[in-house]
Amino acid sequence: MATERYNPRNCEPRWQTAWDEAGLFAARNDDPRPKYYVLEMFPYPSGRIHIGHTRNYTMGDVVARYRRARGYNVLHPMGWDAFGMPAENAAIQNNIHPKAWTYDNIATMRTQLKMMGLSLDWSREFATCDVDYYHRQQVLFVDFFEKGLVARKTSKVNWDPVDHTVLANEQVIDGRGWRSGAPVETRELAQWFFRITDYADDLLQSIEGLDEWPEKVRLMQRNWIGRSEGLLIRWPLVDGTAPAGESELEVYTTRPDTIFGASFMAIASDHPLARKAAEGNAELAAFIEECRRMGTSVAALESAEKKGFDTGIRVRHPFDADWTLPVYVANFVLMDYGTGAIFGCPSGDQRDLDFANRYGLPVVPVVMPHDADAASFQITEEAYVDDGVMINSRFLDGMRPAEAFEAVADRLAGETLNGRPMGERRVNFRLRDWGISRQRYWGCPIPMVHCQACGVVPVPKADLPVTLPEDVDFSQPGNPLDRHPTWRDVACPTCGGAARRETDTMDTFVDSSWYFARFTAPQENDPTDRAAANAWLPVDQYIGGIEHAILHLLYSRFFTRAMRDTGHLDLAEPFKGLFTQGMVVHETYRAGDGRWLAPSEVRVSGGEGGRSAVEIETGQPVTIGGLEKMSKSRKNTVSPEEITDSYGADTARWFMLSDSPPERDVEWTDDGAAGAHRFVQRVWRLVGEAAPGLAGVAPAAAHDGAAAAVSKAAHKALKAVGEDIERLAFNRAIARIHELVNALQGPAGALGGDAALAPALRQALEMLVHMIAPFMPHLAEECWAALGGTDLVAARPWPEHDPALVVDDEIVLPVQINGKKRGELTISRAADQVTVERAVLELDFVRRALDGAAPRKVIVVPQRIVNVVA
RNA sequence: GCCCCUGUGGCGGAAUUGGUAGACGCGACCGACUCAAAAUCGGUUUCCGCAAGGAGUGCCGGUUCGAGUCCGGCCAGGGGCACCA
Repeated sequence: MATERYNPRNCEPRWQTAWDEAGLFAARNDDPRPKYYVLEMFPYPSGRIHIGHTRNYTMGDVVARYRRARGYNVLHPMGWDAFGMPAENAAIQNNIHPKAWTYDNIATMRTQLKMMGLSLDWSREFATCDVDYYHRQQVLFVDFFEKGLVARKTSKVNWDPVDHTVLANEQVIDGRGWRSGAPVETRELAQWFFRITDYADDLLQSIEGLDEWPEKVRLMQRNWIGRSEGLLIRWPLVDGTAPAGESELEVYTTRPDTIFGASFMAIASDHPLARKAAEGNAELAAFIEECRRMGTSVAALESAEKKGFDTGIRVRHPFDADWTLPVYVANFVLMDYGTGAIFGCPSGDQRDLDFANRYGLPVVPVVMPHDADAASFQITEEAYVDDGVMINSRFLDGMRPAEAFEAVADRLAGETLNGRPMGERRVNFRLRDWGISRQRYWGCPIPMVHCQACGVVPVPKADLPVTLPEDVDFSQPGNPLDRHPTWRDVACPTCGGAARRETDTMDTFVDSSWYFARFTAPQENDPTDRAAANAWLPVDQYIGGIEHAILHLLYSRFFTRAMRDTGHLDLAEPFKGLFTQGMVVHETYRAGDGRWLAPSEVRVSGGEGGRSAVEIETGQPVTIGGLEKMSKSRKNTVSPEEITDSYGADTARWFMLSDSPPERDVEWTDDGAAGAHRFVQRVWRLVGEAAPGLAGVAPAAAHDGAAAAVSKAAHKALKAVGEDIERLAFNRAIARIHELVNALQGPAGALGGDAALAPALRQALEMLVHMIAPFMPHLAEECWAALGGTDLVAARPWPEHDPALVVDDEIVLPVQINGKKRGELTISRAADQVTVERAVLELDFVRRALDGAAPRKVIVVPQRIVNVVA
């Protein structure tokens, strides 16, 4: 009997309604079962969902559905990271209000997400641009401020001198403003900072406990925090060379052992000494100006050509009053790290060596390999950075660098300059405080007031929220809040006099640093319901892109600590398990005139080395480009509708998790989607055709006879699929399910004869339905109904496997001779090492290989392999 | 420039974490069914070789009875670098 094709377009909305009506996915805070919080990084509402987004949410959904089946009270919420620059750009370009643009996008994207059949708790949804949300963020800011976790300092921004606006690093292209094309300048602005450095040591040490995070992310965070132990050295300035009032230069170094290899000092272009020196030196001032035009991005600074300028200032060597060294301003020294000044030791650092070679400075080797000859050891083009022996270093000669470090530190601690020790041991962090001020409209207003009389004061909590005005003008560049006719004017909360609101808004990273906590009680009047936050947090499984490995995750870790210290919750680490997934990529298409074309506008033909494409509308040939991350600008996006309309959500879900391991990129291909859909139909046929013969049959495992193969296949797959889902190895789980379907195909067509087959097959199919349910929930429901089920699979528990059915009595051991596989041995699983060894030596090919001689060694790895060493 | 990651058939990838390299899928080819096509089902598919056999996990070297997996050195591609989110 022919089974009708499965029609997702009819079935999927029906089951989505059934789940909704049963209220299966709304998590209750008073549920007594153990909790499980699974969260995908929430999306920025850029316009439309593309298939890349849905991969992320599908992974979370598989975990959520699996954990529900395992008896957990699952929290799986969704929201919108809704503040940010693109909304303002849309306002400028298309004359649409950022708020309207954002909420329109959210509405579109919510509809798209709902088509995917995700088991989300929509009752907890919010957007970070909702007043209700940013109101509580302002409360947190005020609490942090009162706790001393907020600082006001100056920092540098990219300044567009034509548009008179601050530019994001992304808006600086090759040193020029993206709209005006003018070379950018660096400006100092007073800004708000969160004191994340107060937690530097804790954030570093606690990485140790994040054992469910990828090792690479932990490493990146460690390096980012960048704890180092070094020495602060005060170098005396040579009288007559230094600007008035300056008598020393502070340098932080992690290599004080190389102090006798020093040949120059280098200071940042915005170092106070550089500024003073430039006052009477036009050429130096011009050089500093040039440095300022590089913008504020570290990547741009450090990859630029290394340049320096001799200030004319000289320092005296701490261990030799007759030894003077020049002080350069260098474009690669950062004011933000250490003291903004270094001493250069060319022989021990490649960058210093390149600098010395460029400016004709001495190169004295001070560390050499243990086996080198001190008299002839030289450094010319390549610095020696490894461990070794000190040379040319007076009292340090013969020591190892680590000993020399201590010796220099001890000696300089005893010398004084201007009443302070010349050397002090210091722990330094690379991590800087988090600057959160943005000179933009579409963000959370910073709830502070500037009063002439009282200074800067926070807005009282009773007066919060400070809401964004809606009547704003985007016709000119810059922050519309600055130009608003009335919004800035406010009475000082302290003295009642005329005062001005802060017009900067918060970095959008602030919004995403605590949304996971808000989800635990999104209606609460306070930022959190402390009991709910403590009960649900930490997030058990957090899933998102590797691009967030450092900033977002580090900021969230800081925020959780700051919220703990201001009484909003009682834990330090927000994310117990972290998974970083890969992107969905697609090849790109370009018409002859350079236009990018969407996959839907192109017809691709041919295979095997000769793929070609034409534009459907014009029939003109199209250039096929490389695989790239799906993006609007390249038009290489595939929308979920394109798939759900023809194949259904289950096919899209299945395909996105097949093949590629979730942490790696996956290429979206039409063939792959079609293949996934064939599997959907295959499962449907398998169940549909067997169902009539299984009506009224009670499921039962078969332990003997031919039907046992069916039970063994099912129980083995069930165990493996559960384990794979727990390890987030979705591609392997899917391969297992394929194998099971392959194994069941034959028996399903051969019902009758063996009386044990029908119960075994029924059980196997029921297990199969539960295994596919996290991946293809709609199909699972349809199959379950076909088998006579009257409840929802989404509400059913995960089946249990029988341990007796997942082990085989006989095993096949590969047999190697000298490490190369030459054959196999089939033997009882219970056989001991001696029995295995004896059986192996009896094998024909082994006897032939040994040719009568005794083996030198036989290595038996139990249940794995045998290696005969001849 | 600095930090981190990845590299396996025509393609995506698997390999119980040092133990049979290529599971599973895609594509391709052959066959069955069909008047025919689609759909479906069965088979073949790392490379060289008729075969026996040999080679093989980006490249070079090392450790080991045994290396895709560990170590050293390269090459190529990707992510991040603090105002993209």
